[in-house]
Amino acid sequence: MRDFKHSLPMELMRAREAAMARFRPMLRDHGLTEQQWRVIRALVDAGGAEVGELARKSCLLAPSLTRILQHLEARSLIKRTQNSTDNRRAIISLTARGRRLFNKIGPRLESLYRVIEDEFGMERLAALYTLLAEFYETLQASR
Amino acid sequence: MRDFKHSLPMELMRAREAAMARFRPMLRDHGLTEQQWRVIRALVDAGGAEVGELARKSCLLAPSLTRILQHLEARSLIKRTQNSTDNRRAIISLTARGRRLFNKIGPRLESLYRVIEDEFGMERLAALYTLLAEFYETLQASR
DNA sequence: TGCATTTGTTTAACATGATAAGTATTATAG
DNA sequence: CTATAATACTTATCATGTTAAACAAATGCA
Repeated sequence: MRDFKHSLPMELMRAREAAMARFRPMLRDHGLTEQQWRVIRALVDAGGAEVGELARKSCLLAPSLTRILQHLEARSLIKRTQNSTDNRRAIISLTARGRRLFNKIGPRLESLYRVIEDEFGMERLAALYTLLAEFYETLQASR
Repeated sequence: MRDFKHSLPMELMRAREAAMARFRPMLRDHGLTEQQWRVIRALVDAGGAEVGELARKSCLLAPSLTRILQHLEARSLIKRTQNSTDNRRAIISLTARGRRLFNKIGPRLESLYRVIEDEFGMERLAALYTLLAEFYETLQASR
């Protein structure tokens, strides 16, 4: 049998964890989890989105996102705007406070990211991105 | 700012999820979570290990592993053997039942893995492994 | 020997992951 | 129209992720 150490999901997880270990402390300093940050960042990127769309963009399952939005709403970082034509859908967007938080944290995380770029090298990082995207597409295509 | 879609942790997560989506249903059919399976597999690989060692091998945090071991022990899939020289340490190992479960599931997961190898190609998969290992080492080395 | 420190593991508390089931709203067939 | 199905979320439940704290056993040292 194939060596246990060469389990692809585990290798992906270890690599991810190595990267997140760099980012998580700063997020924590601002009272945010990694997933909450993903939602905030997706909202900046999209400038307002429905829950389902937001779930896809931030790679979260709907039940997780529901809870996260409740937390973020309680902290007044996001707001909901009801869609008049379809009452099931609500548009989620950042509040001014949410945007300020993003503006404060975003650049710091970017600089941490650049450290990784420097250490690992842009070329190899680009190669890794490409392989990951291809891997994802390959596995999605054949379902 | 860098495009949100090019977040490395997210790409690693998406790739991992795409792979796990292939494996998880079969594990679930046997009442195992992905993490429980990692523990079982690590035990087969090591043939008995202390809790801390097992946590490293299976890429689990100690508190998670504690709970998982409680579950697996309740199902009689693992057993604990007390170390006589150090009462803090206990050796975890599979029971006969645990090994039988591994023997039943292991080959099926291997065949699912070979499908991925065929779809994505051995060469690219090897390249991905290499990059992931290098990425992990790079980030660990500079801490 | 006696005691502070370190080590290995477990608990606790809160947040998320994963699956199934529930709810409300909208779309659609007849 | 209206019963039915589909859609968009939300709840519920159990398991794990993450951090901090507790705990017991072993170690180091005065």
